[in-house]
Amino acid sequence: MPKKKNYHHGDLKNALIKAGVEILAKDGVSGLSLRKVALKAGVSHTAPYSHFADKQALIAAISTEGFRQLYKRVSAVIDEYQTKPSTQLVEVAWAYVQFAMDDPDRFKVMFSGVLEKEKEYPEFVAESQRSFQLVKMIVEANQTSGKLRGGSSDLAALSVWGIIHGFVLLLLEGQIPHAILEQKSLRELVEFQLEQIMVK
Amino acid sequence: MPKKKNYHHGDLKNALIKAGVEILAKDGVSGLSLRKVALKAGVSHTAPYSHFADKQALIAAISTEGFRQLYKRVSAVIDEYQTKPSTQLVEVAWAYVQFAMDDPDRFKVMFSGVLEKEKEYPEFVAESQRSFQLVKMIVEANQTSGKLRGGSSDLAALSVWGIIHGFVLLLLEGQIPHAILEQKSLRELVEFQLEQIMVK
DNA sequence: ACCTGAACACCGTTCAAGT
DNA sequence: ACCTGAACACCGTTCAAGT
Repeated sequence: MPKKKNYHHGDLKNALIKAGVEILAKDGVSGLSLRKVALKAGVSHTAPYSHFADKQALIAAISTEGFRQLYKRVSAVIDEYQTKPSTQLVEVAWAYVQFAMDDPDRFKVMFSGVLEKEKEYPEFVAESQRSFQLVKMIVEANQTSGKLRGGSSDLAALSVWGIIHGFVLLLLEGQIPHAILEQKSLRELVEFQLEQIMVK
Repeated sequence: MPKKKNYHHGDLKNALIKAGVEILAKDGVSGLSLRKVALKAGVSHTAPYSHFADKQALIAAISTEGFRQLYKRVSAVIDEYQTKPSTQLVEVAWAYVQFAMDDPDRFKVMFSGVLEKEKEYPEFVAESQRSFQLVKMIVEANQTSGKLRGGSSDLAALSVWGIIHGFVLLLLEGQIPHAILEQKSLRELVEFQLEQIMVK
């Protein structure tokens, strides 16, 4: 069955998500249109409405898929460095920075309010919370080993995430002073950020 | 001179910025269109092009104006709490959180990559750096008094900013767990975030 | 159930023209 | 110098219709 004429895929839904990710990487957030996505997937510009309620729903799906990949990546890092919690923390932070830099516009979609009413997309909420749980686990391990201060692990995880996320934001927007970037490698900067919050 | 017929303002440029801020507050980032801004200012939809190269340039102007106000607000707080660097830090962080909550969509425009090539808007760059210098000053005072660890004040300021900004992002997107918000006030949460990074 | 094509309202931007 | 109105290409979304 090489050509079904026009009806196209068995799985248009995922094909649309994939097309969206590609357009995002090429044309950026402002270049992502439903019509371009449909064209890239080889269907009419109204076909996406058979699978997504609107553009926001497609964006939610792209973000959700992004969180799934981030989860996988962070999980792998955690498994790889099981011996030392503090090493896990550094490596996970580093993986996060790399994830952001691999595909800055997808990262922006996931974290910067391009998706407008995330509460209405339970899958997105579930997947992002799942990733946060991973951070929380590592933070708890570091609290136990004395490398991070005690107290609510939710809040402590928030601090750790914030310190790295803030760094990534400035990095992606090119707002880290040149002088700093010439002095230290990205990896060293990430480590410095974490040192600020870790117990000596 | 009550009515100049159609030519309207003496200062359309600022009227457009003001209209933009109002639409942003009412309709959000996705509701901000150049045509609506023009309509609100009482001019034709092409009039803005006499003052701004394109939509991005208007957004840059709105953001720049936002940074000016943030600078003013933070300056006032610094003046008010001149006695103790650690108090200054807490109060400035608190002012930042309040600034974000006063007008979430303007905050989003300022910090979340809605403005796409900020490098091309020197006024924006200058004004945002000016605000960062303020943070740096307070951080240096806290390093001197031993409340923050030593090392590059640029990087330390980045850590402090990141920890608060990350918190604000989750707050604005409603991603802070209910359980946490019921237990502690926003103010207490901000203080907790800073305690994570300050020397006991 | 899944997809198409016409249609509608709205958008950013350009351009020739008016004062 | 500042503004208008017509025009263009592009967009999200709806709907009746086709398979």
